[in-house]
Amino acid sequence: MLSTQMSEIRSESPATATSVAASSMEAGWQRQGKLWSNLKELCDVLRIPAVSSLADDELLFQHVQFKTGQRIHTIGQPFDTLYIVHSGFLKTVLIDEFGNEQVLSFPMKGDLFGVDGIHTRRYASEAVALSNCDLILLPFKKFTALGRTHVELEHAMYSVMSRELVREQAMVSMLGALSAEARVARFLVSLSDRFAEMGYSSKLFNLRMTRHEIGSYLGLTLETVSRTLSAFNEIGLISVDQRSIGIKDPEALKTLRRLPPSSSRAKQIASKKSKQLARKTAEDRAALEQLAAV
Amino acid sequence: MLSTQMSEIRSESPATATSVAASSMEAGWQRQGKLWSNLKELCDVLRIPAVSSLADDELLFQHVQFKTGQRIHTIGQPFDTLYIVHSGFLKTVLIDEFGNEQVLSFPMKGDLFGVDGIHTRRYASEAVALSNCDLILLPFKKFTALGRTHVELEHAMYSVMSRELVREQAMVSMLGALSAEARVARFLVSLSDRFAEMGYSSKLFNLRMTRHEIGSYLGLTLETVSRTLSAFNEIGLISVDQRSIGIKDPEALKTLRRLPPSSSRAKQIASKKSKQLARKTAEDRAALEQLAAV
DNA sequence: CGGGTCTTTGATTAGGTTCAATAAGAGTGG
DNA sequence: CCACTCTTATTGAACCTAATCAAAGACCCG
Repeated sequence: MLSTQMSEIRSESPATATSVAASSMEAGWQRQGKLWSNLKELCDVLRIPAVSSLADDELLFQHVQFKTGQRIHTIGQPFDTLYIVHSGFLKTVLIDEFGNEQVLSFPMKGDLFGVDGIHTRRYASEAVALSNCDLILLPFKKFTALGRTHVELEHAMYSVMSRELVREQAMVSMLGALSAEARVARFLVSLSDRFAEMGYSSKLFNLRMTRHEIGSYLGLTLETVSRTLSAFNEIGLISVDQRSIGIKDPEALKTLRRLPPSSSRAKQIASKKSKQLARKTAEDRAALEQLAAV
Repeated sequence: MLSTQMSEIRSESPATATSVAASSMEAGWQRQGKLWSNLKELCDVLRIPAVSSLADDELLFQHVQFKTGQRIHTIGQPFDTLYIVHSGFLKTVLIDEFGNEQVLSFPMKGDLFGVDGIHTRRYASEAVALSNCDLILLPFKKFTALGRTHVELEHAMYSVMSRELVREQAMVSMLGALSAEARVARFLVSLSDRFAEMGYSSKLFNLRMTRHEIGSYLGLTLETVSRTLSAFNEIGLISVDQRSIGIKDPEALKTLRRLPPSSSRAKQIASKKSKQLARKTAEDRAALEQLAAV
């Protein structure tokens, strides 16, 4: 029962795929073909420094295609591989005890997911394709073995995991402190940035997810998301038509915050410069913030 | 300026500490002594299977003590070491552009922190001692080197990082979907569980953090936290007196949820059992949830 | 004992949810 | 190809949770 769907899906890239040699051409992506990537391509996709490997083409990583709506892995399913998005859009979700979905992320090109399975050896979340996707499989065993022979790769993977953690932290921070408008604004900006990175237009793009999914991701209801988008539209910050978004005033979106749950905290901290446990807090921070890539 | 505080602090455990041999007795913790742990002790603290090492006592990990209120690392400071809590309580925080603190976690015995520094090579958060603390230093270089020689350790560390990620996910989920009461209830339960793990009473304990810090952590104001605790007190779920908390009805706390932002979503999904993209969702899930450690 | 911090409690407000109804697409089948 | 249905999106109105503002009491440390 559990593996039913997976085997169905995997059957799209049957064992015979092994015979398909990976042409080492850049981005050698075939429409519906089973494809393999070498280590360099893997690093490229992950946006990490390429690993200088001797036998590049001996190490090949299998690709798998998923169609819109298909599930890549489900909660509780035994973990054995990490996934890297080569193309397409997905969502990862948590399901609570009442069947409510909580969207955790929208993985897209260059993102790694499945990491949450390492700890318990079962995936802690569920991943679903929001569009047709091409994913690179990275069997965990293979990966750890690789780390031992390719030191830079090992470090790079730690780095990617760390990046995920930082992203989650930013998410927590956003949910904990920002107003609905600020959340939606930031969401749009981050999407815009991602699209730019991927070589698409940062000014005009289509949302791959529903208002409901956005709302879940941002800790809002779909109505609030819709209303907020409409409001941004009226003010002229963006143009909205269903899934199509046009970014009109990126700067305004970036700086939009509206004194939310925290205007008081700021004052408290400001007036706290007096002697206190961590008394050098303020001064140090001033110096640090210039160095820090916040 | 930047390293000023660190060097002050580090000076508490000077180079001469090297001469202090780590007695391999369990929990060989001295009040104010500089201490070293071997690999086995490290694994014990982290709650991961002990690594069968040949030369256990050659690899020693330095401890450092921090006093209440001291900062372990700050945002933007160059990253080079991970920290493991041997004893004591801390908080990690993000500081936004207005100086507002956002509490991310309350590390305590067995927790690892500093991981967010790997990616950018600078700490992305700030860690502050909420009580006197004894921390084990785990220089990142040393750690990665170790991973190559001790395979189980490597896996264990991936596991710990994965655990952190899962924790953050749970946090996001909580912030995104639960009511104030449910958040506070869960917070108390998780604290209670942690205290139990550490061998303290799960029924009666002292909070190490202020209402303000709890509120920041849970995405609430300090007033709401205070009111909610008072309410729980009135209902008889807990007893509260300032920092002292008595857990009276753990079960009620665990199951407390009060139909929050999501009572509608549940219905939507329930009635969605019809044919849909991921159509086997519901049935599979039922089977999965028995297996899954949700 | 006094200044500061932390906590509690009350009154009021506002942002966001909930409920509800309509409209706009997208996919399906006659 | 169009009607029919299902999903998704928009918008309005009422309600409610939690934030905000305010003030007083408790605790801690010097």
